[in-house]
Amino acid sequence: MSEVQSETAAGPEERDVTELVLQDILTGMLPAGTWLKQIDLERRYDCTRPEVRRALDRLSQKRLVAHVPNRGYHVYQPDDRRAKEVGDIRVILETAVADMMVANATADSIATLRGLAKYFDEMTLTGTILEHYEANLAFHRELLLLGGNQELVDLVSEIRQRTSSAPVSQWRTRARIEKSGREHHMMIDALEAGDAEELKRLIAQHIRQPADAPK
Amino acid sequence: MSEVQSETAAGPEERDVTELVLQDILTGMLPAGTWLKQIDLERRYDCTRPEVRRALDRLSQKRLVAHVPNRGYHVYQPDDRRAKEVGDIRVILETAVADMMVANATADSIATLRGLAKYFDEMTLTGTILEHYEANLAFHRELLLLGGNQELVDLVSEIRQRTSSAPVSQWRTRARIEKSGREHHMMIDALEAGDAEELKRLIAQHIRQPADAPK
DNA sequence: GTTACCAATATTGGCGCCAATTTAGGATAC
DNA sequence: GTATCCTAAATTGGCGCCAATATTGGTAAC
Repeated sequence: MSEVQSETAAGPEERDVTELVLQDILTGMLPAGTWLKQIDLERRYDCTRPEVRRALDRLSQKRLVAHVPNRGYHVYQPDDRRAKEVGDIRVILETAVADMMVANATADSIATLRGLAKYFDEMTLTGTILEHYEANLAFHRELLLLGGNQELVDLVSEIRQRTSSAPVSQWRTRARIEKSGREHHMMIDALEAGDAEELKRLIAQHIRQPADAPK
Repeated sequence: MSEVQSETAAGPEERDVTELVLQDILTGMLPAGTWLKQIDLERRYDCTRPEVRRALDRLSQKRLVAHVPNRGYHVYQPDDRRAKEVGDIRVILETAVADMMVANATADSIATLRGLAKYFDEMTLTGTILEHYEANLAFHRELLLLGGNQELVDLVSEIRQRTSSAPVSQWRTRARIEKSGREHHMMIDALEAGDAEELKRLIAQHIRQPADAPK
């Protein structure tokens, strides 16, 4: 074929189309407002029509894309109000288990967190935008895991995607990214020191970056 | 046709199959562990195969049913750990906005809540199990709405379904239901009195009924 | 009498076709 | 020259068929 194939399609094994579209939305390859024509996606990800439709249906359930009957699906336009509200929810959930995190922290878990924070910093320099996003996710998942509530970990991962429609590209400012990296280490410090209040303060500040920035 | 048709299928207008299956799971018509054969659902709800499949896919995304490849879908077995964790999350979220609820409460909103609480009590006596469930939902939605965070309202409605796999039928004990009804009114009282702390206490107690009972 | 194997049946799930609706472009009338 | 209507292309979305796989029941062998 002479037409351009997405490199994601040439992956080693067959991966779920939903994941692929999700990643491309998160990384900004499919900007907010883009109409997701089924035939385009079919070719882009080298998959069948039903697969495309299942992916679009799932993403619209997650409210990452909007569905207009007989018109099609398009990437959600970021909504300031929603972004703020989701940020608030995240602050509520993630600070709520700070005491538990301090209580459950062990030398092992702190070492793991240090590693993940370091990996995030490395990805800032050398990684792709997706790797960077996932490194960030991994750190926060591991941190939340100390809260002892598996459902909460999953829930936060879920709602985190909810306003990430345009977000990851907002990480552009290097200053902000580096600040995020430093904050990760400060959180681990607070955890190590057993200072739950400081940890809560850091988490809240980390989430509420000006203009719903990264995390 | 001589075979038995579900009365839900004979509804006034065509409703979404996903909703219908969801309701039947919530009301206990489809008990936990039941295998949801596509051909059965097709006949039960008088719909087509693709509709059934879309519904099953959506419900498995919501983790209300489990999908075993080449075996089919079955209603999730309630999990004690998950039930507890979801309960904890709900306590976190719903108590977190208690201050806002008190701050935003008006004479109008309190009157509306009284009406909904009263309606819940009526449904205890005269309504179907589904009407009762929805009356409860309506009350809590209206209450949460005072928190001023629309996303949070939707999120709670969502996770509320997450462990409701067997739950609504657990409302059997009349004593518990009546206790729930009374608690609704006590919450409104606390709201009216501007006592946020008491409201938080009531909400937490209301959610954490022994053995993850109603709400 | 019990167990293991095999065949028949039933169920899942992938895939493509076609009708319905929308959109865009062109031609005609004013 | 501009606006409106009509026709043609494109896109969505509903529906059914068929192959792949699991399950069940029967049969034969030990």
